[in-house]
Order: sequence, then structure tokens, then C-alpha cells
Amino acid sequence: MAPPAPGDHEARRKDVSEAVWRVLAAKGFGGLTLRAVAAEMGASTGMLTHYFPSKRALVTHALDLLEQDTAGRPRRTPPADGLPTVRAMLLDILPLTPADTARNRIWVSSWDLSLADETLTAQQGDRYARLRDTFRPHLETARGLGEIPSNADTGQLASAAVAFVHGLVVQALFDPGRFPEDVQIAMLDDFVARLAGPGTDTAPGSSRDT
Amino acid sequence: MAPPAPGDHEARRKDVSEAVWRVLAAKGFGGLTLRAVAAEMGASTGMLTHYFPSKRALVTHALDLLEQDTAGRPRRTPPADGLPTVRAMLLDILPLTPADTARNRIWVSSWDLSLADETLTAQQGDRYARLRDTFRPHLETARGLGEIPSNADTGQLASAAVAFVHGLVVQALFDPGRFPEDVQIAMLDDFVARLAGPGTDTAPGSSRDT
DNA sequence: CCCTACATACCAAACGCTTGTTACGTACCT
DNA sequence: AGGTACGTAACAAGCGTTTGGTATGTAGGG
Repeated sequence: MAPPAPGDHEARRKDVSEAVWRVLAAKGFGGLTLRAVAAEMGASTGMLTHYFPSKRALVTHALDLLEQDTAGRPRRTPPADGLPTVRAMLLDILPLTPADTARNRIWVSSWDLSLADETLTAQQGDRYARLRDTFRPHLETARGLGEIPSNADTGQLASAAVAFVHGLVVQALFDPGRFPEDVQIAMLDDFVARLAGPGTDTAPGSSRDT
Repeated sequence: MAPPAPGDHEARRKDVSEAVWRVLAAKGFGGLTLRAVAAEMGASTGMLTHYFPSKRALVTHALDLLEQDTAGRPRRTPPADGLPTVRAMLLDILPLTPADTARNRIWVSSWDLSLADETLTAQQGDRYARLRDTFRPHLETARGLGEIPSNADTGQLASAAVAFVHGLVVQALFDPGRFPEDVQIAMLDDFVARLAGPGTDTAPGSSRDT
């Protein structure tokens, strides 16, 4: 009955991954149990431990899945250098499709676990640093193009952009009715438009990064 | 041995509340168990059920505690009507003190549970609506004072302000070293300064999509 | 003033259930 | 034959919950 073809080890791991994903989307990390995952794919917990020796390994794999899904998600083709690209990148984060909503929901869900574990806290902190770093070069391009002031602190603006978009994600997750697609986009466009403004005028020689 | 004075029922509930708070600050909602709370106050689980008949009741109480602590926290005296008040209110949210950090950490931790439960999701959504509503009148005052453009959408700006500050909270929680007090304040000041700008000029009759 | 009656406040222990983990058996393919 | 791929089943630990018992208080009657 059960096909033990020894070649599709990776394929079976992928099946497990999809079951993990569905459990996470439905019940979050607090509801991620071996039995829930096993039941989701109509298998036994013994089979799970055949692919993931411990719960910790499964959780780690779930976090990897999250990162992998995030990195591999379909993205908009960058329209033009500078601010339009920043806008497109931020749009790619918002929960505008069911897939984006699930991914964001799982990210937010993971924060409880991440905050309770020192190692995971540091990893999440690094992830945020990397995310900010992906915005920075495009903000520098925008500065070079004169789309934002020449004295703008691109590192700080990257942090601000990530902050704004993730804060919007959280509100949208808790109240999708009040944050439909057009509202989210309008808010994002408004935010990007304000990037072009002066912000706080920093006196020369007073700003340092990191 | 143990004094069962029947008058201090509320006082004892407060003791329980403080133990719950300490457990939440240390281990989040995922680590909130009856035994952990009982151990935290050197008592038994039977005593807990004497004050909270079920785990659900304790969790509900914990969420009430969060709301209560948030509502009752010390706040800055509003400096001047309009934008300065908005800035002060946003400053009151940021994790600048250990108490603020603990409160924010617990809030973020609660989102896993809240997203997994329909009722809690709606409650959190309402909380966000109320939070946005506390900003709106001051933004309208700012508009009346000419601090922000006369065609500004105050409701949208309130959502944006809450989004920005909570997104900043999350990043600061995961990487306190990179978001010390002065960085957080600088980012907030920059954001508030941009509120004074035009944002997206909503020309009547023109629409932009996708 | 003492004795009984009763409610409160709790502890210790056990309940049944779920958790992660492990051991063992078996079907299958090479 | 032997390794791979499972299912079955048990395990101890931890979970929320329940039970039984024991102090400690208050209240009322004699």
C-alpha cells in the first residue's frame, strides 16, 4: 500500500512541508504539533520523525520554509529605478492575495516563539537587518536621482519603510474588512510620496548610521 | 498557616495578575501555563483555579491585564495641540523603558493566539480601531492649525501613524541594540515631520490603480 | 465565653488527555 | 538480504481540570 520508493526522499519532505504550512496558516505556531501535521497529511507521527528527528527540527524547518517561501514568492518586475522600485518592493510585502496573507499571518505568528527564544530572537533580528538592507541601495539610487533629498539617511528610511509596511500588515491581518486592497495601496502610495519630502532636516555632521 | 482572610479576594487576584505578567514577559503567551504561574508565586494550581475557574478565564484575564496596563501606563503630558500631541502619543507607545518593552513584548506575543482564534482576532481588530480613533481628533486639530495639509485624510494618517510606530516596535524588540532610544526618537520625529508634507495629492477625478 | 456550623482559602494529589519521543514490527524495492 | 519507508503502539512528561482534605476565618446559640 504505502510506496517506499527510496528515491523521493526530498519529494516526501516537500509533502510534509506543505502540511506544516497548512497547519501554520490555520493554527499558527502555537498549534503546530506533530500530530496535527501528521493528521493534515493522513499519516502517522512515526513517519514525521522519519524525516524530522525532533520537534525542534520541525520548527526550524518551518521557519526555513517561511524564509524560503518569502524569498521565492512571485514579485512585481521593478518598474523604474529609485522610488518606484521601493514602492513595488513594499507592495510585494502587503497581504493583497491569499498567499501573501497566509505568509504574513505565519510570520506574525512566529514572533511569539521568536521572542521567547534568545537564538530565534537574534535570527529574526538579522532577518530584519537583511530586509532593510534590500531597500537601502534603491533608496540610495532614489537619492542619486533626486527623488529624495540629498541629505536623507537611507538606512533610517529603510527602517521606516519596513516599520510602516509591517505595521500595516498587522492591522490588515486583524481587520481585513477595513484594509482592502485599495486602502492598503493608497496608504502605501501616501507613505512613499512623503519619502520625497524633507523629513527632519539633519544638520550636516550630526548623523551617523547603524 | 495560610491566612484565608475572606476580604482580600481582589488583593489576591492582583497577586495572581502580577505573576501572570511576569510569566508573560519571560515566556510569552506560548509559555503561559497554570503551573508556570503557580510556580511564579510559590503556590499550587489548585489555588489558581480558585480564582480563575479555567485556563481560558486566565488567558482572558491576561488580555484584560494587557489592556488595563496599557491604558493605565504613565504618559507624557501633551505639550501643545496638534502634531506635538500626536508625537507625544506615539512616543508613549515606543519601547523606551523596560516597562514599555515588556508591555510591547507581551502585545506582540499575544498576536499568535489572537490570530488563531476568531473572537480574539475581532477583539484585537477593535482595539486597533480604538487606538486609531485616539489619534484622529488630534490630527484634525493639526489640520485645523495648518500643521498638515487641509485635504489630508486624517483617518488614513491615523492608520499610518499606528502602522509606523508598531512596525518600529517590532523591529526594536528583535534588535534593541540597533534601535536605542535616540534612534527610535529620531525615526519618529522624521515620520512626524513628513506628516506635514503633502503626501499623495488626491486630485478629484483622477484614479490610480494596481 | 465557648461551642458548633459554615464558608473561604488553599494544598496535595490524582484524574484523563495531549504532547514529543522511542521502540518495534512490517511491507516494499533493489 | 538488507536498507528504506512507513504504521502501530507505547512511553514519560506536561497539560488543564477535579477531588478531598485541612486549615483559618466569621456567625450564631447557649
